[in-house]
Amino acid sequence: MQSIYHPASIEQQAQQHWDKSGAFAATESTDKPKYYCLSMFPYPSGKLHMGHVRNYTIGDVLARYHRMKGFNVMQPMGWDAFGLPAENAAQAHNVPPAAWTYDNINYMRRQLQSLGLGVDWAREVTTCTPEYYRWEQWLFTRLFEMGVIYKKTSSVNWDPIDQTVLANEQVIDGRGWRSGALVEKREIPMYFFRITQYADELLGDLDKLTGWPEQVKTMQANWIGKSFGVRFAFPYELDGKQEQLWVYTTRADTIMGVTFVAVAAEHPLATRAAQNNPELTAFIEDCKHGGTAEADMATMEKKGMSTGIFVAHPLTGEQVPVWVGNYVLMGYGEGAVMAVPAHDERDFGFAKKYNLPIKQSIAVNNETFSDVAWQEWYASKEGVCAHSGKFDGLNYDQAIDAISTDLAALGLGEKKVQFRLRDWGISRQRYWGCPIPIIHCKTCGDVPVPDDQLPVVLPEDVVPDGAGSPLAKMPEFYETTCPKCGAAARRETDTMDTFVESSWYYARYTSPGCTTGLVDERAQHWLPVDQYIGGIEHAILHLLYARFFQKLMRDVGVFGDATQVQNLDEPFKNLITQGMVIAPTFYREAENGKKLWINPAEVDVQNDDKGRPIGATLRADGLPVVIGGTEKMSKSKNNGVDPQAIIDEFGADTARLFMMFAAPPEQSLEWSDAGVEGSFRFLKRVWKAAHDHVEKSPPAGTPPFVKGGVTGDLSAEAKTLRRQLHLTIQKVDDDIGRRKTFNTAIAANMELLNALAKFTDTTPVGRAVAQEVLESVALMLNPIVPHIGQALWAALRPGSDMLDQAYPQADQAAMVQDEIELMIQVNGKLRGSITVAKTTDKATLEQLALAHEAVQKQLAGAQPKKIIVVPGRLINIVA
RNA sequence: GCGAAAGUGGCGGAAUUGGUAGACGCACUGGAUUUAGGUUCCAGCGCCUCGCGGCGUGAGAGUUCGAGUCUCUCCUUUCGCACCA
Repeated sequence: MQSIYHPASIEQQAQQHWDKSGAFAATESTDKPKYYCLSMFPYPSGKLHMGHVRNYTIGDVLARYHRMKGFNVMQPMGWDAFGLPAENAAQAHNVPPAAWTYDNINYMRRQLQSLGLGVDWAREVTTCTPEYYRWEQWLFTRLFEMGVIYKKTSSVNWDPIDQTVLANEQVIDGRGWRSGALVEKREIPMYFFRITQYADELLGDLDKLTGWPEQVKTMQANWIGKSFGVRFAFPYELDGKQEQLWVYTTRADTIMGVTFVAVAAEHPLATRAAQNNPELTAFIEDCKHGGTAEADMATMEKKGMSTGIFVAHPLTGEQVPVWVGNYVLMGYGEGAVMAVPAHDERDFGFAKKYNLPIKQSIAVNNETFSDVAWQEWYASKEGVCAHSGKFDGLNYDQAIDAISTDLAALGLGEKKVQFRLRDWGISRQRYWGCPIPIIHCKTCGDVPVPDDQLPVVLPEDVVPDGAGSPLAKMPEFYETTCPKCGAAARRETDTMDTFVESSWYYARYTSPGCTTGLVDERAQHWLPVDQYIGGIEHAILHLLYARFFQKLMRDVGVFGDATQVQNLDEPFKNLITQGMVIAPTFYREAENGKKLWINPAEVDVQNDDKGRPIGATLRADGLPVVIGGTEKMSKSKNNGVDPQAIIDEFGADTARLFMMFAAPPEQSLEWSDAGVEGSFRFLKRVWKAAHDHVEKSPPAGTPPFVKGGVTGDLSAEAKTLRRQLHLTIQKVDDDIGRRKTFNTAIAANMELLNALAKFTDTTPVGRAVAQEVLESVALMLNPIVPHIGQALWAALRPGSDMLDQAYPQADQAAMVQDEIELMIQVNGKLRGSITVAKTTDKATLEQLALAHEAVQKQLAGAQPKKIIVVPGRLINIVA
């Protein structure tokens, strides 16, 4: 065994060994329980970032741990390869998105492999290949025929200068990011997934996800947003015709306080009212400015204008004015809301601003509404109806019942369940995406592309110019014939939202190479995913869409018949949402006041003699730089640390160890160069401990391990070490397997190694205990640092392969102890401790505690009021 | 604005079921070895105090024999908000 830890050669050897032995090729064997471990696949942006390293290390630790626990493990990897950045890169470098993407994939695959992941690369999927998206198009046509996909118009961000649709990300402060033009909302036809049809199931099935973090389930439930309310109409007469203006509310109990109705700028009534009203036309035009993002809508200044139209209150017949409000969303509910300024804070502000009347219709404790300042109770559901005629005195539920009954009798409304969730628009006017498999025929309408014409292949040698979709300018792509009538027809040139590809890739991994369907019978072996790992930023959209797709695929029947998977409702049994990787920022201010961000790798930080940072300098010139905040690694703050540099300098094991040690998976992880060195130091110490042990093996040439394990009488020291060893095995098993707190698992191994370093028993039995400790440390750390694990095992057990080893088992007999230490408290404050036999009875414990010197001092002769004995922990004396 | 989290030494974090606050690591200090620097090893290290002791988990209240942990109010930070992935 080499005396120095050389990660480069150890890691290369280990990876070659794994490759050659095909250790991570997953087969559908049934002699072991299966474990499908899935990490969210990367977007091939160019090179690996720390978030990837963290994500895939967590996955690999769990995969390798379960392998050692006797599971048949499948861990795949692939590429979420369609997307906007490829189009931006294409424009910047004049290279087709396809070429850019494939280059990135090839580079990043090598990077991933250098991390030593136990991945079955034979299952790799790349979403931009026709082999993959063919089945997405196939599924699309089935869903289209089922009516789950439909067409309607929807609002997009339109850049009037570049003449193109912008993503929300491309709208900065209401302007296009390249042109700087004020962005407008524009209505265009799009295809939608009818996800609202599955809203109830998506909500209800959250209860089945016992292995998901509560916070994620809560966020999804709130996103779906099931509400119980009333949909009702305000009748009115316009141009001699009887019309109805429909609204939806969850506060029908306040209906008697309605003083106006607000409609969205896109509402037909607004359009109608603006016909002879230039001022209103201008206002509606003004409402079109700004992006479509909900956060923007919610934080912008609430503005409105009267339409001059009045509608009748459905219960009182009173005339109520209709206003256009820029805060009313056309896409949610009816695109119109009843306004009750007395009992809704937003309506209150609006009414005060525009001098609209405010009418109290709810009272809590008979209090009277005052319009001076907003009070919490105004919006309370705890109150009862007041100033509301026949409804006075009714509570929330009673009022809703009574009011909805009256509305129903008039034919003007009913109770209605509503969801906040909106249907999922998937049409994108972009090039680098999966073509939507629809042909537009003048006679037959929208016709799905038949199976024998799939896939609709996306041409790959195209460089987009940023002005509209290139496909719409390529007759060779869009000119086609109708599959139904054979007449000349036009192929759809929009592509799909890239969220679609990532909504079903987990299923495709089960059936690599399958050409007969989206998946084959192998899906039945592997699904559902046992453990899914990915960033918390995907807590809502991606995870909701993937859950939705599982239900769609189930209903289309892609999993075949007569299997348990046929009725599988949920794709991911257990979920870990990992936190972000953050790093310190450094900058210098340029003369124009702009901040020049400096990468942490180029900076030295100085500390005072207490360890507090007092300044930082740029290594290149030795001059000071400003220390900024600690923020998410990003290009804009130039605080990204390249994982490759860490792997090159310290090895993949150090990178993996640091990532797992610095924080538990769900928390954000702060990058620290010094911390990386600490992790490297630990691996060096493990290596040295094993080396010293093996090389001291007497006599020369005999195997270092002791056949038959630990036998015979142990010294007190050996007994203590062995006890700690087995407590550690138990703890680490629980930490990795149940709690998934890899940081504490590593800390426990560090403590164990520290104890071994102090161990002095050199007798054969003592040596056997030391061997047991070292072997166990190698096994326990192996999922986290598998390269060094492989090498350590080879040194400790010559001729044996780490790949074949099971996880160590804790020996309960080694954990028993006769004496325990109990803490002594007086009034809950720690005053001392006593060491007693484990079997000591309560009365004796109380006596011993009272006799304790510190207790005597605290009591000062007084009698204790009460003594609380917590077995095995403490004795608290209440004075 | 709405939804979800988080806040503990100089720093990252630990404390798993209401029961020893600060495990483990980093930084820092002192010492040994080596000495060109580094590496390695030993010891110390929450704050105040000479000491006894007191204080201490974002702030403020509450429940309890006992609260980092439970309840309420507030503050700050982070993530998501439907066309970034």
